[in-house]
Amino acid sequence: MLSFTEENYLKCIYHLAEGGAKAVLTNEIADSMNTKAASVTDMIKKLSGKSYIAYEKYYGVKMTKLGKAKALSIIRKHRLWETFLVQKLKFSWDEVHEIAEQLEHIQSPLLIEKLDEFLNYPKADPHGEPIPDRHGKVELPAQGCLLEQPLGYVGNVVAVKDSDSNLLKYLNKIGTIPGKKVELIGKEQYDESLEIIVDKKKLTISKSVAQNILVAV
Amino acid sequence: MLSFTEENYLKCIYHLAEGGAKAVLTNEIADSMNTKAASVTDMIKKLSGKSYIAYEKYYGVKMTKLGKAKALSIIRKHRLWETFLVQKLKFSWDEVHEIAEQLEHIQSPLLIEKLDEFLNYPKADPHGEPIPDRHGKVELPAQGCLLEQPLGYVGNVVAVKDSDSNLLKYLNKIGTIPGKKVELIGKEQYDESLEIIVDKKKLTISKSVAQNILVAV
DNA sequence: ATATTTTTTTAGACCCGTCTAAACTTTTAT
DNA sequence: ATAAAAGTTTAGACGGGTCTAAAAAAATAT
Ligand SMILES: [Mn+2]
Ligand SMILES: [Mn+2]
Ligand SMILES: [Mn+2]
Ligand SMILES: [Mn+2]
Repeated sequence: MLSFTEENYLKCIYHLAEGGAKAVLTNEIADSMNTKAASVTDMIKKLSGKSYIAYEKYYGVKMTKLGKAKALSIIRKHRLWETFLVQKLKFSWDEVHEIAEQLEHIQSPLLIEKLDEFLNYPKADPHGEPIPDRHGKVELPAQGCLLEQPLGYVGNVVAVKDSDSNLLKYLNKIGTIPGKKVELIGKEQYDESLEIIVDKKKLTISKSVAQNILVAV
Repeated sequence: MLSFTEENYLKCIYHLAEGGAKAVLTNEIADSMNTKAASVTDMIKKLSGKSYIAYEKYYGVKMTKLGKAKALSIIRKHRLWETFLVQKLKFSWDEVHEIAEQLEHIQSPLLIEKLDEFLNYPKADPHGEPIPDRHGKVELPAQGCLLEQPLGYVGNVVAVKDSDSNLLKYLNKIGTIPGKKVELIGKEQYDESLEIIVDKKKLTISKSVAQNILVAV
């Protein structure tokens, strides 16, 4: 059985590898986990010893089939718990990520199946991220970062990055939440800020905000 | 913030001290935690260093006010989660203890308040054990172990010990669950087994079962 | 009162996850 | 092609929690 720490590394690597496909470098992991490269190297050895990742010295790691499955099961738990917290316990969407970071490590397959049933098999979490099914299958809709869309783009918000509570509060305030239609009417090249229309209101958002909004393409 | 291990020790000591009152010896803790006396001594030093217990070398430990409050908050979480699992997720009462052992360590005061509200402020968990309120206040009804009741005793089951899943399955089968009336009609002195009436049916239960049934007195 | 048994504590070791500092490899710049 | 810079790994240390074996204290028996 994996420790909390091992599970967190695995999830982190999965995300950095964008679904477990591409290789991930030591320093990327270190940055993302707020730790030091030396610690990452140690953990990498452990996880590759357990066959969750394939490790090539100096060239980073790739996830194995086993590693991807494990990461997806943790992500499934995380997103189901977030959904529970918002739908059943009436948390707001900016309060749930930290709690789900803890709950995702609870070990009980039956618990997750029952929770899934209780929530009526939701397809996405409160931030629009897809919830993998019990077999680890996850269908991600054709989506792209709002920042990278061309001038004139019109489409719906699919999901938002959920790890920054203040960002979520802000997105809620300006109305760019999953399901909402956005229109991209201006791109300022100087600071990469965007001018958009949401709810028939024109507003400007900074690059760092636009990076965290995923839209249908 | 306490580690899982520290929290588990604290809860264990609280239970052994029967509500934090009496002193608890090193070996009692070691037995109860399935660990060695030497490990217990180490942990005792740590917890007393943090003022959760008062430690007198060779004479055991007593809980401080702080320690009792902390233990009660963990017990509150444990019992609320058990209630959630049975009432909302439809677990049977013999499946929830192990999962609650994990969930009790989740850190989020708001989560527990919202869970409490969601469950409509339950007074007791699925095994009949009282749930401390948010201030750590717990009203334990006048109760005693069925084994120690006199011949002819008649009264209701208040609670049962929940840590053995097989015991719970058995108690469920014979019908001695919280709320049920039991009548004590025979005490066999040889093996301390009891003859009781439940649901108008006469049956014999062993000492080890009778020890785990708490009745109103 | 002394010896024996039981309980508790200490000493020293191990694994986990982390860190800093130093060594090493790869990449980039000249 | 060589030097400098950047990235990665290794070496050694530390705190947390556990263990075994040995020492010390308390309880019990004679
Ligand atoms: Mn999240
Ligand atoms: Mn986590
Ligand atoms: Mn329990
Ligand atoms: Mn526990």
